[in-house]
Amino acid sequence: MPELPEVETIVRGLQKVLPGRRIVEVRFGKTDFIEDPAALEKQLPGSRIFGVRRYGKFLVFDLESSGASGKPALLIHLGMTGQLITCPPDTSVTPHTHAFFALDDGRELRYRDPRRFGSMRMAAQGDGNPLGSLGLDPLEATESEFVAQLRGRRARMKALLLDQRVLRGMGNIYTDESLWRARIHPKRLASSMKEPDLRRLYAAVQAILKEAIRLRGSSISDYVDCSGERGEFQLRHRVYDREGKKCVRCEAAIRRVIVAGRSSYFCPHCQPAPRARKA
DNA sequence: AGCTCTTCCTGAAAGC
DNA sequence: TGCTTTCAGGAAGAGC
Repeated sequence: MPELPEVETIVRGLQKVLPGRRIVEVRFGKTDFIEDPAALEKQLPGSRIFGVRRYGKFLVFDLESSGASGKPALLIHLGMTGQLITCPPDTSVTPHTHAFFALDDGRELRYRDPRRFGSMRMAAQGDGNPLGSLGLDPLEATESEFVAQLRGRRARMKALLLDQRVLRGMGNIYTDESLWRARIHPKRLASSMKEPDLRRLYAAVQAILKEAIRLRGSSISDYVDCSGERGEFQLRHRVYDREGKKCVRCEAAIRRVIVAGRSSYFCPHCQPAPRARKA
């Protein structure tokens, strides 16, 4: 599933080929994941892509429109199974490919998403920051910003790390891997965390995300980068999807519990459970 | 404030 | 073997 490192990998790949390209045509298959398909069909053809950015788990395509509509942007969220691929236009179309953007260099940018949990929409000029409700970028945040964001919160650590309004870009895999590295139980309340605990978590999050980006993300099922290549960070997972296997630090069996509605993998020895909460 | 439950969707895996 | 059921999960919304 695409989280921060996977989206970052895709963005870096697209930055090599998209800036300066003009979109000449758009075609859609199913459109139920697109907020306003007509708006895309109206605004995208003729516009030039001058930048591709990551904002949390969103891809932001900054556009220069030929018309007077200013500087719109195309926002894409990959959800669970979204893929963005560039390819020659005669490349065979794999099932569940639902958006085609023909480019002025003869290539095509395609969006594929079997489960269609992703989303796509235009952000018009004057929207302010359409993604303004999202929290800190975990890689850009300083240690003190990170600590201040989490300190004193009553929620469980797992829920906070997954909450895009707190930190933008963390998903289930990197949350579990970071908590394991920092030796923090997913059900631990943030308010029980001492400053050194939070600083240790900050270091763990940074280390995990940076290594995952270096290895071009985790390919569990569908994830591939914009050239169709799989990532390699799944080979470094220490807890995620390793229920019953041995912790590489202490050999205790990795366990799985549901926290914040998500499968959460942890080492019961390295990540001691907090005391049971009062009823 | 923060928790749980539900919805969206498909394919893989488990169940019978 | 083959059909049916269950489940996973990012995000948003409802209800508590």
